[in-house]
Amino acid sequence: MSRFRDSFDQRVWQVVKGIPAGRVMGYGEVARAAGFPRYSRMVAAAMGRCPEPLPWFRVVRSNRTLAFESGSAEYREQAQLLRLEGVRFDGGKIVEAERDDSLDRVLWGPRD
DNA sequence: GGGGTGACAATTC
DNA sequence: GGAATTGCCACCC
Repeated sequence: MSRFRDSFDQRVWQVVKGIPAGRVMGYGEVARAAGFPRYSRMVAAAMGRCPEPLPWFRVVRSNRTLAFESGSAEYREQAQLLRLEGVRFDGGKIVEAERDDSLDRVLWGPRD
């Protein structure tokens, strides 16, 4: 059996679950955080295999756009969920809203 | 084993 | 600011 996939999935899910509300991560970032650089594509597959609900909508492309085609049902759902968490949208791109990241800095380190 | 696929990324024009 | 090209690697026929 593919233990690789099992461990990989677990790590990815853990990382995704750890993304704070109102914050987004790129697929590459998630892969790195999980300890698997260059596995950006597998991140998507891993999330699709997750049995329990996951904040998948907090994972976006590296260019800060949504991974789905604009106008698709999934796209609108993701946009909706993100907006509820205070994420602003400029057209298709995300312009992360400024937020109280006092805790985020401690957990994730200073960003940018 | 071979070839196409993908909720991608980085680089280059 | 795009659009196109190349690299990537497990997964599934």
